[in-house]
Amino acid sequence: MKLSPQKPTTSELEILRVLWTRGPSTVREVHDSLKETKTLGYTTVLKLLQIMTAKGIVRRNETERAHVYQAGVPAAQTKRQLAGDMLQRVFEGSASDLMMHALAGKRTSREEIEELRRLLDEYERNRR
Amino acid sequence: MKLSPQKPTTSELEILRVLWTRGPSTVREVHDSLKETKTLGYTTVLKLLQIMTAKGIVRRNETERAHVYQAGVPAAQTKRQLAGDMLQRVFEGSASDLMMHALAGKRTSREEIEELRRLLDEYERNRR
DNA sequence: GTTTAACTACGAAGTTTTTCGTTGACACTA
DNA sequence: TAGTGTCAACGAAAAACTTCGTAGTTAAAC
Repeated sequence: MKLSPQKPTTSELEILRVLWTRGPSTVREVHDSLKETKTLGYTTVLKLLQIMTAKGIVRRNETERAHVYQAGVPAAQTKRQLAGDMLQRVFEGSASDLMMHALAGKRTSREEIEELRRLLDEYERNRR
Repeated sequence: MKLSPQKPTTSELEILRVLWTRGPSTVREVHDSLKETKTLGYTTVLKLLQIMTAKGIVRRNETERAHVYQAGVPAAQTKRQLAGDMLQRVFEGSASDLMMHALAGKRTSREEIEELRRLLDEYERNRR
């Protein structure tokens, strides 16, 4: 039986996001990418990736001198986990409650609302 | 200028949830309530409430021997904050992405979907 | 061939969060 | 009034997370 994957921490998530969008990357690449938005030492990123490797949430290819890391969990799975976790912990499982508060915090375009409607239609179609 | 309220930690949130549903409560009451779902020492709960008081996220009435605590932040505000934060951090601001992954994790009743639709209608009405 | 640059590994310090034991005050009760 | 139970305060340990410096290796450049 496989353990349910643990939630990534905040900084681990930041790194995962880079790996998800960039694909397999070296420490340097991840670091450069993160540098856009925040200041973080190179070895800090390295250490994080090492920890994440130990935890199994990223995989490492060591054939090159600069090791190449890639996400070991699909983005969708992690997102599902995080959203589901918050759904339970904060909104007692009520999706409408979640959506209400998520929308309350930002202005949402007509297009986004349409998209949400489409999502519901589709979800309902597949549900039965 | 008022500081933006900081995010409650995981355990602080658990306590807030008790206070939101029970209303003003003593440490004992909060502890009993939490005991339903998890094991946590009495003094642990006390300490947490003291810390939260210091942070200003709960308020304390000391007139009785057993101090009475109440949430210092409205549930809606905290929920908005948490949902908004995750929306940005995990879903790059896409509400439909958030909703999709939240729904993916659980079976959702027809009623809930209807409720979600109502919510969208209402949101759109108020938006313009 | 020596210097310089790019890397990994490792340890450890710093921070934040969680948890609880101990102490002393107070109040109820036998 | 001695004993028992409830309570807040406090300190501090434990755990989880974040950050980085240093050392040592390999490769490239001079």
